[in-house]
Amino acid sequence: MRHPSPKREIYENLARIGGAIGSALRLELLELLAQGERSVEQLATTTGTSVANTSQHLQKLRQSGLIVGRRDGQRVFYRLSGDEVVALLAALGRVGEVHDAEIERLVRVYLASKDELEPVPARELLERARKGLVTVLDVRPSEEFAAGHVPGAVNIPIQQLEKRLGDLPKRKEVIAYCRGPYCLMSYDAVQLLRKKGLKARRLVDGLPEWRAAGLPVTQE
Amino acid sequence: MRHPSPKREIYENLARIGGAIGSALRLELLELLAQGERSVEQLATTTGTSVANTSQHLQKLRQSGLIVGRRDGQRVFYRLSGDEVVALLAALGRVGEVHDAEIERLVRVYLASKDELEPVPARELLERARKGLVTVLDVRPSEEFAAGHVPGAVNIPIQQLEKRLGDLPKRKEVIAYCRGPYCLMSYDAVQLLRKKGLKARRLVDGLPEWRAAGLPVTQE
DNA sequence: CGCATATTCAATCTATCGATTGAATCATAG
DNA sequence: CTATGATTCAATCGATAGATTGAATATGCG
Repeated sequence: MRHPSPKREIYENLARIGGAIGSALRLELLELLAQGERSVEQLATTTGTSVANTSQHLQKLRQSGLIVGRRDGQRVFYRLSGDEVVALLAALGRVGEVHDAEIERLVRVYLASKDELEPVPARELLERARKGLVTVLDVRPSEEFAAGHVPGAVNIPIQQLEKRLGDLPKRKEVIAYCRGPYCLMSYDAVQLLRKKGLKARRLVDGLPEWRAAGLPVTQE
Repeated sequence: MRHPSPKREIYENLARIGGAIGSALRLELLELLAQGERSVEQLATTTGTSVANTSQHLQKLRQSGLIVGRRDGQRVFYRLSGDEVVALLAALGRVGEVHDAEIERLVRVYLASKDELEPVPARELLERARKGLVTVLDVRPSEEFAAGHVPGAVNIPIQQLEKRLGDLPKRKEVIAYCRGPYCLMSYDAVQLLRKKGLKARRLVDGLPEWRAAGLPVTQE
């Protein structure tokens, strides 16, 4: 077309963004970046793909405006370009859970706890945490915790949880969270805590969604 | 991978949805379907592509769960599978406008009016329309109007607007809307009305976003 | 400057996507 | 039942995307 309409041109560009989130690996990269900035090598080892391949996918994400890079010495750190990206990922997840039979099945089978574990809405957590009624538990790796966490949360990475149960108050209910809706760490945490006789629930979604919702975040 | 993690599987499926919105033509189809259900041929002629090609893209959208089909006699009518899809498209647009330099430019150049024409927030429109302070003008084709519109809105398709100016009250401010944020019809309407000496503004976004926000819709 | 490390670029191969064509399916009218 | 119209399916071709490999670039250190 010689004179594409502006609408067409806009859709052409939006389609580039759509294509960027059209790859499982890139969605995984985005989930990781939603926790905070990461270097190329960190991302490569975490996702288990080659550095060159990871870099290539990061280029694609950058070209579509979803992430931005920052050079610090020898390495380049990438991060999401804004909370709108988290909102986009959340919207994508919602569509999938509601309208895609296969995703609905996977969520039901693997994350059955979604209903069973009675997830706590963000607002409720904030209120009860302020009153000191609950212990908020962040089970992500400590670097992610340091990059930002729910005010007053205790950080015990999931691998250490069993050994460090003593760090948690015995009587108070524990509300655990992790990276996001498809991150299994907080599910595991709640199951472990319940097995050990504690009262435990999950926060719906993870920290990126919390932050994107405009709720307070503490940085260390 | 022999034992893909559930997270990986979920992302694999979400990526299919991402891929589905990764094509300008499919985004255009989705925008049309956001107005109401359409047959394959209608969609093909509106977008100016062959029927077979259109059908193929519709299959892709259906396989990813974004749309559903309904057979009525010889023809199949497609529609969005839910408001979550509109929310996804809105989130996509927001990311594009904020983080994609090219889209930002296009919106600024062609839809400069975005700020200039002082778009009216949905809530404000609802309130002022109830009080009878404004005339709400729907400039979409009459079939789309019939499928659903803002309560109390007057329908004058954009092509007829100049000839039917008499149908509008002279004194009241006119607030026009159309298909959505990248639809130019309401921009044209506001410009025409202002040239004719009427007070006119645009509603932010169009009917699909209005409906997805849970605001009241009248059907004929 | 020379060397090591982190990242990107370029080239290659394979797999998948988009568009086109023509045939197949399905529902209705006669 | 046959004919017609609407939609989908199947086969094809050219273009594009993903993964791998090795080279190129950029930064920091001695």
